[in-house]
Formats: sequence, structure tokens, C-alpha cells
Amino acid sequence: MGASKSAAFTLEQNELSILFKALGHPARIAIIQYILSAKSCICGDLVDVLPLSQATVSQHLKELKTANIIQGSIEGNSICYCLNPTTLEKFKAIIGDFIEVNNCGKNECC
Amino acid sequence: MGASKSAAFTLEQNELSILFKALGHPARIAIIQYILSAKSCICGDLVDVLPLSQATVSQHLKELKTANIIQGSIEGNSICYCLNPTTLEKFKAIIGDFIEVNNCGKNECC
DNA sequence: ATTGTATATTGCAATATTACGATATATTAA
DNA sequence: TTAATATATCGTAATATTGCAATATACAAT
Repeated sequence: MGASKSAAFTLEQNELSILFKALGHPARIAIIQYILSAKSCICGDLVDVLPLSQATVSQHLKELKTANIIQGSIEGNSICYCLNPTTLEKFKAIIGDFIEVNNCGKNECC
Repeated sequence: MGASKSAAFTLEQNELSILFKALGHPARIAIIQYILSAKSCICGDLVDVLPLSQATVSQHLKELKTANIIQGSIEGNSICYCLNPTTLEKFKAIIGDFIEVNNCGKNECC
């Protein structure tokens, strides 16, 4: 007991929760915000911006990469990160469903 | 060390990550999907639907309640859950920003 | 009052996450 | 080659999450 019973849930439920889980930490939200706001894709200055050590930032980046939320490419000495457009499209579609379904809800209780 | 350094991040970053974190488990996604699909607001049949014990389902419901994603009202003997419209609006607004900002992204690298 | 049904809480074990120092790896510059 | 810079990984400690049996609480019906 203790481990998540992910095998007992659907693929969709697992995929969705992996996406959300990856966004479930303030440092990773900060990273996404930084990437969104940076004119060009950012490199290693994340470490200067975030209140975390280099090792910890690297770990958070890895988690975002594992969830396919960001992708990195080697740019000379450093690495350049940006959002993964495929995942972003998927995310938009999912959220769109969520919002739509709810629009026709009646809130019969609560 | 090990505890999340949430105090080092902005209120917005924390609020957002709390929302996402609450959705970061397949059981909680399943609960949201069930509430969305149920014609009227559901009650205790979640326990029959989910592959988890009553205690565990109750715990997941509590986490969704703590994050203000769902709300429950006593309905005689049982409890009736539905989405919290305020949080849902907030969520929609945030996601809207995310999507918009990205639409004008150029993906200069990667 | 007692019994049955629905939900919540407690206590605990297993596992996962978070954070960082130290170290490894990779590229650039000299 | 050597030194400097950028990023990743390892090892480890602290903390958080997950799941469930057992138990508690709350309401309904008898």
C-alpha cells in the first residue's frame, strides 16, 4: 500500500493526471511562466531567477521534460528550453472539453 | 530539506500549482469526470465506481474540496458533490491566458 | 433507544517528492 | 591539453502522498 494504483485507471485519466501533476509545483509554474514571457527561448538563467539551487532547477526541468511539457535543444554551451507544441495542443483540447461540458451543467445541488 | 519552498514563490504561482496538484492523481481525475458526466450531482456511488476503498475515496474528495475544486452539500443521509463554479471560472481564465500567450509564440528554437 | 447506511477521521506502512551538496559530463575558450 | 562554464546525475535527508483497516460520526428508519 502507498503506491499509486495507476493501473486501475484509464489511460486518459493517467495521462491527464501526469500532465497536471507536472504542473503541481510552484517552481514548475514559475519555469513555465518564465518560458512564456521570455521573448526568445530561455537558457540557463532560470537558475538565477528561481530561489532554488542549480541541481533542484535541473530536476524540475527534467520532470517537465518527462511529462513532455517542455523540450530542450543544445545551443552551444547551454540548453534552450521551450514548450512542446504537441502537448500544448493536447492540453488545450482537454481543457476545452472540460469547460464546454461544464457550460451546460445545471448545478442542481450545492 | 525536502519540504516545498512555497514561501519563496508568488501567491499566483502557489495558487496555480495547488489547483494543478489537486488534479494530479488519476482517481481525482476520475472523480471530476464522473461529476461532469453525471446528470445530477452525484453522491456516494463514487465508491462503487472507483477501484479504491471508501476511506481512500473520501480522502481524495477531501483534497478536491480543500483545493476548492468541488463542494459538497448534505442531502439527507448522503452528500452531494459538484464543481465549485468560482474556482472553475478562475481556472478557465488562467488557462485562457496560457493559451493566448502561446498563440503568439514563435518557437525560435527547439 | 437501536439498527442500518453514508461519510469522515485516525493510525500506520509503503512509496514518492523535494531539495541540495558533491560530483560527473559536455562544450567552449584559451 | 587545460581551465572555465553550463547542465545533469548521484546520494542522501526531510517531508509529503497514497492506500487501507479500523473506528468514529451523522442521519434515517424502525
